[in-house]
Amino acid sequence: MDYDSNHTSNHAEPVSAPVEKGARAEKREAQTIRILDAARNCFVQSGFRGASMNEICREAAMSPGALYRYFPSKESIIEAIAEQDRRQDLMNLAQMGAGATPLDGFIAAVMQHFRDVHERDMASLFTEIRAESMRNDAVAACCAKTEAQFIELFTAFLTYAKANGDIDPVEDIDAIVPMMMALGEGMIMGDVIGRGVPIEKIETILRAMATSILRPVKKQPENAG
Amino acid sequence: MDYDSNHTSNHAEPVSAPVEKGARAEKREAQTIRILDAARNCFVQSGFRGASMNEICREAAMSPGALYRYFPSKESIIEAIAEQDRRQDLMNLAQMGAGATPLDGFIAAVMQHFRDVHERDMASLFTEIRAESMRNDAVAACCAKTEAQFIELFTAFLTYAKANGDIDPVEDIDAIVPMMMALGEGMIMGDVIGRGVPIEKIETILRAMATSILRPVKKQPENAG
DNA sequence: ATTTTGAGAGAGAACGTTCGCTCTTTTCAG
DNA sequence: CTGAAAAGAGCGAACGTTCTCTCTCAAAAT
Repeated sequence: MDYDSNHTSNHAEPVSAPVEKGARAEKREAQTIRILDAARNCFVQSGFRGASMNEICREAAMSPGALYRYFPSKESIIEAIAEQDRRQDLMNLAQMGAGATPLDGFIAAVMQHFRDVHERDMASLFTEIRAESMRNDAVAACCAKTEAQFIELFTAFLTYAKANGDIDPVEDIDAIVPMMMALGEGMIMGDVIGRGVPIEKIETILRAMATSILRPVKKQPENAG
Repeated sequence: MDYDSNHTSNHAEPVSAPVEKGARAEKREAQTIRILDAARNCFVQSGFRGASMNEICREAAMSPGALYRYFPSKESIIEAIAEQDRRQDLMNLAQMGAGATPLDGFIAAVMQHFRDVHERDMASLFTEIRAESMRNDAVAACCAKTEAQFIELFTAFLTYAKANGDIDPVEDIDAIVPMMMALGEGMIMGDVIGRGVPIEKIETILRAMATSILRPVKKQPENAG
């Protein structure tokens, strides 16, 4: 981390380059990230309620007085972590547009997301966020927002695929979307990858399930009996 | 849990009627149930960590001193609630054997389970238990035990259906079972019913998904092209 | 010189748990 | 059956700990 590579200008900053940040703001942002990283570690290990502010301070190598300059409360850290995590989820899944066929793109994005969550060991954080969302309005709103965006994304995706003839003219999109989301969330919570189920088998079964409710127009030749 | 529950009888107890209980033991059991019911309500509302012993005492209309005669710690109440909930889950799902066809029995049991969890508003408790199981060894062991029993049940069910010709001779039972469980757990966590998706549609999609990976031998006539 | 950052003691509240006590029920010798 | 003793159930104040968050003051940056 090179914290002083930017030249410091002692007069007005150029309006045409709004990306430039003062060294001060830069440091502040770095500290914020440091706190969030520490908090995430603690939350993974002990849960939102179980992790204490002292624990987070120790992990961030920072005093409470310093930490409270960046976040006004523990609650606000929880919200920030939830928001960050859900945004990451959405970004992973937004890749579903890229693929030879819509189904391929969807499966690839979902599988990549599973792998990502598993590798970064975020299954417990995800479950913690969902549990918290059941009784914490702010976290619930955060989840609802991300979910709405995903539903919009996925619905548009299906609508386009349908109009394009890539999937059957399925009518129950409003029911299919929550069911597919439930499958995905269940697989993350249960950490199916971590339980030793081979990734290829996961993908095969996932594809069979998705196919069964989207029913691609092109029938496989296996039914020619 | 090692409290002495043996009642002392000054003559031989009737072996043919072991159901008989002293009035004392009966009251004790009733109080235990009262505490567990109160605790469950509090945990649903505030989570395991968020609910305080005072809160539980108030809900159970009992003083701390009295409550601690029945449970040695808050931790033991959490474990008892988790155990109870998971056992209920298993009992619901054990009904899968009853049905015209294996697939019908399976779908019926799963749907009944969804309805049960939704009506009793237990989705958040379930999610809380799964989150807790990620960092609490006792709760994790409880979940693992119930899960192992379910896997055994479901695997035997599929093996029997396969041998009987009711489903295709599918080979990946070890991968299918966790995937189906993930779907079920995701649907409970997401409370698909509560989000307004009509139950008939849920059942249709669930059946399509299950069929796609079990592939009943009897083909529907819709493919007669 | 002024503002920002940080340390860390500790305030004040809430937590899980315990203790001493009272009241009720059961036991059992006389 | 009677009455004393033991055991169990229940209460609620209080304990020691831990929690989140604040305050003061010094160092650092600008």
